[in-house]
Amino acid sequence: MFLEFKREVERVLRDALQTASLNCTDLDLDLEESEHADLSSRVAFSLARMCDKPPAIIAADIVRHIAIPAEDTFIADAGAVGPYINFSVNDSFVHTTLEWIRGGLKQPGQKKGKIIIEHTSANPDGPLHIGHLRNAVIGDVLVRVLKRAGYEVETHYYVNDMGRQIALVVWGAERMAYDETKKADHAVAKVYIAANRLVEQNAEFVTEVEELMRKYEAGDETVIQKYNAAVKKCLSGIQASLERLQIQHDVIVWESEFVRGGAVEAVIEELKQKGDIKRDGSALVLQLEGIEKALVIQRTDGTSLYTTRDLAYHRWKAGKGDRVIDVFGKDHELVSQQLVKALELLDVRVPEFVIFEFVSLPTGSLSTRAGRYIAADELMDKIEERAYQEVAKKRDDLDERKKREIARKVGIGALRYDMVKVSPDKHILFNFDEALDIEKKGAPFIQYAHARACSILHLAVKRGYAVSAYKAHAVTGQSPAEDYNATLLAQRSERELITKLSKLSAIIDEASSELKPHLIAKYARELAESFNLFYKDCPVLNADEELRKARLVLVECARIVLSAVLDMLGIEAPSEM
RNA sequence: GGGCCCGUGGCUUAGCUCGGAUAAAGCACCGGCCCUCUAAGCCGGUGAUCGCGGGUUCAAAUCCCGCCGGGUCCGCCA
Repeated sequence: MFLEFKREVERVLRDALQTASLNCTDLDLDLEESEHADLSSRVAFSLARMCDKPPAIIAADIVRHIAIPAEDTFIADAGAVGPYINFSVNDSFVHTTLEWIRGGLKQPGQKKGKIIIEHTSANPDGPLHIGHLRNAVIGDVLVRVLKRAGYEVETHYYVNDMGRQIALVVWGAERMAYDETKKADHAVAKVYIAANRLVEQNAEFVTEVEELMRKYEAGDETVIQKYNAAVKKCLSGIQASLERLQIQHDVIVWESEFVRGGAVEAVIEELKQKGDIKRDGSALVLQLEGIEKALVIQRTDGTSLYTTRDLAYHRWKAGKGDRVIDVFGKDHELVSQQLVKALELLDVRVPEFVIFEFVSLPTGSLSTRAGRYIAADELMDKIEERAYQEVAKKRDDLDERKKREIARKVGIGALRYDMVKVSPDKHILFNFDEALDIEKKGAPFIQYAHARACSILHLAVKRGYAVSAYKAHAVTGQSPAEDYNATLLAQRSERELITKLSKLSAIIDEASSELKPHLIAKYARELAESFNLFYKDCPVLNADEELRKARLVLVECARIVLSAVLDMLGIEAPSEM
């Protein structure tokens, strides 16, 4: 709803400039949200230069020419403060905002098309570690945000089921048994790590592994089956972890299909015709425009490479959606640029990339191969346990099952929030103690605000107050319109909460168009803060009847929006904590 | 060596795309608030040469140039 207010301010301001004979084509109105007003314009600064007059004089002049419509408006008033022109919202804005929320947060506008987004795509050589976790959470939050923004979204997990690391797992599994006491992906990692050590120490083993790779590409059925078994074993473990994190993929894409189906060969043939290809021995090297480093698209032994297979995958998926998004680690940045250039040669829609910086440990960067990582499973176990201790301390009135459930929601939520709250291009140095410190977390703060809102609504129903809207919502998911006077919501903390609520769709727009999931995390925190201020300032259940009605509507709206933002963050919203 | 990213109170960050009103939060530290709907909360306080140096501008955390520190990548791994 805030966007509607903003659009109206733009219109009114433009009209004022026109009547004041100050209008310039394409003049930026410089509208910004600030602590001083709901919306303020700095347009007087840019006009000052052109008119050679002080900005404050110009601002005052513009304000004199502002005509706020008599009805059907969201603007309460406009005034100049020095060089700034400040606008504030009116009661109609408050009422419309609340009704929009109660009506189910319908995003205006039409369907926006289909997006194919690939994220996580961890190699099936071990469990997800905290680096993959960042990828997965950033990707999953984007998926949820894009869906809210009105896109149809299809998520892909691109499985590298034929790389050298799988060959190593297969080779290792023939020499040692999987540890069946371990979760599948952890058992695979154990074999993978051990295999790496052996191969590093013995050159003979290297040729054995290479032999496996050759047989695989040649289509040796026995070898292929061994590969598949290893990959599926590992993937089952990874998927169990993802499920625990509330993350789902719509499609699992097998890299090998592009080799077997001939798509990789087709790509190579086409690049030979359209690209600047050189031979280096029997290997094929593609020189790309604007990129210093050439791209090898075929090995000396004729087998395919990851990047070529990725090209085939991207060509295939470009046809499935209107936008293609890849969530990649920073180490893939050069690859992503090469991908774009090569896809342009092939005349294929290029993907958009969300590149995130690395998560490292105090002991150095993460490496599955070296066994230097912290598994997501381990982290989840520990943080849930820590959350349980907190719940037990605070709520010994609850039964065991309930305490465990809250601990799970709080623990996993805290973990996800931590991963997404920081801008993707910030490097993260992982600290176990900090990661587990539930009291310092952002997610429980937001969940707590939601639980408080639920608590008020629950008690209201219990006391028989007229909160049919809440009851109806719980049963049918729809709120009936109800008599309440939004004008009564005039306290500062009430107004601030409502303004914050009204900005939901603006935040969704920004986060989805700029692919910045951390904006949702920030908004969620601010919203919870606004709600807490309201909670402290404004008694709901003990207020006079009319005020109570209005405040109950506000609480209900806050609950709906808090629940929506938590959902976008993939964090469950407990009704009590 | 070259490309890309990061450098904001003791710690973790937001703000930088699009320059403007006292640089915004959390944690930590100090002090206060449970006889009103859950104190996982609220209020107040201490604490910042916005890495350094130039430049552009009426105005720079934000734009430009240089430097320093950290990360990452740099043809047959993925």
